[in-house]
Amino acid sequence: MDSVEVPEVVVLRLPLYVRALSQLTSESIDVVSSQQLGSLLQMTPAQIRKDLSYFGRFGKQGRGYDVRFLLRELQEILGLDREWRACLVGVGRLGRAIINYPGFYRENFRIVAAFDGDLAQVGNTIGEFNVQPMSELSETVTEKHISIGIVAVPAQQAQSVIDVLIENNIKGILNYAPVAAKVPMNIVVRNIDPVLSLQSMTFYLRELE
Amino acid sequence: MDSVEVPEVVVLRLPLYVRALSQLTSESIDVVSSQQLGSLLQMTPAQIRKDLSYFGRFGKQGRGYDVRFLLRELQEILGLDREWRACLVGVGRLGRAIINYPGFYRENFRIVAAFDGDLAQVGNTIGEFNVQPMSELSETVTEKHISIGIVAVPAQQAQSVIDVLIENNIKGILNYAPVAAKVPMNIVVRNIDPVLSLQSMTFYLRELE
DNA sequence: AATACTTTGTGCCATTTGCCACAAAGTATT
DNA sequence: AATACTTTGTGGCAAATGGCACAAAGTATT
Repeated sequence: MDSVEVPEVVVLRLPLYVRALSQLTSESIDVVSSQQLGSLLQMTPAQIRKDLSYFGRFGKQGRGYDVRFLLRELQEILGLDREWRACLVGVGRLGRAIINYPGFYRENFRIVAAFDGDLAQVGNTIGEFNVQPMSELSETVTEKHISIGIVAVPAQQAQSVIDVLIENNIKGILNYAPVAAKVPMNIVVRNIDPVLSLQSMTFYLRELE
Repeated sequence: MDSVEVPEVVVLRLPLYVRALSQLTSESIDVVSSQQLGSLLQMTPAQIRKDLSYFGRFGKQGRGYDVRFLLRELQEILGLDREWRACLVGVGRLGRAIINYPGFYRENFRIVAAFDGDLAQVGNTIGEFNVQPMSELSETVTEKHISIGIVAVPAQQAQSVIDVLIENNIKGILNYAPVAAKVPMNIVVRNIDPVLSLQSMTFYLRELE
């Protein structure tokens, strides 16, 4: 089970395991079974074992998984054993909140540049950044080795911003704009959209009132 | 095809249709085919038709769907033809950003109260809210007819906040804390976690460098 | 050292999900 | 009114996903 393509659902779950294992590490727990991990993450032990089996054999029968070892392995698999640099596009209210959010930094994601298409924003200082015009994106992405673009512009401008990012060799996009981005197959997009989440939630709440 | 349980994946996609249809409405487009909708949303026409078929027959052969009609139908199905009231728990940096985010209001989700477990925050004014202590949650939830809780507290406190919300009759939770919430089956949870999104993205970026 | 547990990794099946393809029913064109 | 399109709704298959259950391999107990 090695040359088989890893299903995307599995990849989406790996970060959950990483997080749970980090948690366990900080609680000085050395060994964990798929059973325990499952009850922590609210999933079946079998699923955890199956997921892990796509990447190797990390456990010990009768014992479970060495927490630190498995954590490091998963971090390496996901590419989390290094720093990732991102640029932010759009420094409105949302963009500013993103810049100030400490969660990215804590997990080794660094926002190292901020852009805005609105020239009125350009030159402003936000946190420790000088807001740059989109025209400088190309140069800055190369110079600062940026591989991820965070899009926090209004819906209307999102697609064109995404196009520019892709033209400039950005391979991953974290999209906060409420649009279905059109991108080539080799580009990875993740959408963050709390409104969509609420709108599907209400389907279930509706029946309860 | 009526008494069949609607798959959750389908429910998760309905808001996408709602959004696309709103978009079309604002462009004064009256009729749309599953083909067109599909190319807008990057999905197959067959999937859209199948999804809609769980709820009824909304289209016209040879023509497509009446945009306004389908929009209204879907909004009703999702319970979006009314206002939903939510409370925020946690008024740190993230919580403040959430309060100031205009996207909820625009889609008829109203944050009508803000709580914090930290008494140093209680009494502060944020936007138009007085930050209330958790002890007032019960009363306020009833008085203001709140059915959704938005959790924006640190990971450590998230589960206990969620427990309190559920005790007080909250049925839906929008969870920004990086934890797998443990909730009874009848509670709907939606997680917002940009870090997880990035951590699964890097799996694919890793191979490109 | 023998017996009783525990837990992994995985073969295999059940369930879920996605979508092809086509009849039916409409519209447009001649 | 006849012919050529267009598009829906859905039966049914194909692919993806989830998880049971068991052999194998370890640990703990007697």
